[in-house]
Amino acid sequence: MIVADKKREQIIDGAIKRFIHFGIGKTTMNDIAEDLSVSKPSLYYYFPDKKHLIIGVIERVFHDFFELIKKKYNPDQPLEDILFNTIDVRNTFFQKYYMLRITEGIPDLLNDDVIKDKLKALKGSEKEFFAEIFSRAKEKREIEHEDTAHVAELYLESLMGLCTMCIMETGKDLFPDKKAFNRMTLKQKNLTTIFVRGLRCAD
Amino acid sequence: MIVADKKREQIIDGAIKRFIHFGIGKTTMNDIAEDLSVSKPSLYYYFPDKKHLIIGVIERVFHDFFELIKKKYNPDQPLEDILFNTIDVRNTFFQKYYMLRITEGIPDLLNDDVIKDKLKALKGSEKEFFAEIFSRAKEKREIEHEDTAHVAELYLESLMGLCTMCIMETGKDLFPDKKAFNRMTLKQKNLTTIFVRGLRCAD
DNA sequence: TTTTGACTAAAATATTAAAAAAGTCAGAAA
DNA sequence: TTTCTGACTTTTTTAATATTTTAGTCAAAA
Repeated sequence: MIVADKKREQIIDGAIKRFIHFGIGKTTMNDIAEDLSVSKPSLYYYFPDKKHLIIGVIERVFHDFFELIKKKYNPDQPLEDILFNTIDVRNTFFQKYYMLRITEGIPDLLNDDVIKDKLKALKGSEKEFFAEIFSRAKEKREIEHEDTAHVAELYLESLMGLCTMCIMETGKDLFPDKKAFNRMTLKQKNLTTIFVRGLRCAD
Repeated sequence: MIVADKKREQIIDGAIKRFIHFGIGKTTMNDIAEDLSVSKPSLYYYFPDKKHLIIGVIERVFHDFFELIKKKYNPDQPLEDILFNTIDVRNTFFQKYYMLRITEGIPDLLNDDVIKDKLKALKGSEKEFFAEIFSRAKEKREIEHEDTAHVAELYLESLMGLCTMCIMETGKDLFPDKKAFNRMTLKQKNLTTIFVRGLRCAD
């Protein structure tokens, strides 16, 4: 049982390596099998199909992301510092796993209901995490705003929006270079500063 | 001279009608010519090629946009009201000309340098307009923040980011429905409220 | 229970032919 | 001289097809 899970994780490891290097679309099940020196049917013993292997990869990346983001979270810090840290973790992951770009990969991978639901759920988890950050800041009287869940969603979406704008500026499928990447991070932090300040004043 | 310009504008009118209805990609020069009951070479008398006709359309849409946005601008209003108005105008235009979607239309229309520069310049004009709004609010002591140009850029990009998030949520090429559209507008306004409040407090 | 070689079915890719659209030009109309 | 057109050429898209690649299966071995 534990051995089986271990093997499963190894396959996911191998898949991630290939995906990062060549993208999901240009990675075949054979590629992954060869990298791991096993046969293709072995892969299909652990995953019903390629889609579920991709889901496994997504789950893994997000799991690691949440792990790190929670590890770095210290409720005693000022809200702005907490959010700055989170932005850094977010963007580190974004940079590391940019090549995964679920958007492209396979023709309509993003249109698949199972994957859409998965991503939605994970995005929901992130929202919840941010809602907790804002809630605690409210308890500490750092901010004054009723609906922390709503504020968290707005904030997170604004961050993601700035990220998307950066990608579009760079040109869809090119990797944003160091400079553009840093510019984006700076914008996110500048927005954070103003945003947090805006939450401090009472309604 | 004036007559020639008039004809040019008529061609742009016709092109816009077609573009809105069928999209840029599925509109041919013949379609536009037929609509106007003229021959195709007539079009080429006023525009060197299709690209420049498209540029004419873009210039026209943005011209009308700036016209209206400036008309509605009343510096005596509170900053938040001004921004709310601008959001409404922005989104009305977005909705009206959504079908233009330069992004798709022709294979790599957005990769064309001339069009990219044009859009960049127009985006720059919008930035300047927002910078002026923030500058005047600063003069009126409504906000306290040094670099109004920088703040304007950050604000505008955040708005556009939220818009892009909405489009991606809806599913790339479907038209965002009334509900999603209103949700987006609301998010933009909520962000505006917090943003403006954040600018009020001193650094 | 886990793994594999040899297989089939489905999908992506390359090739080519046909159609449609962009763009040109000599000359007519205003 | 300026504006416009019918008839044309060239370039791009699209459609059809053959070819290759890849996903996924299965009986049997480890």
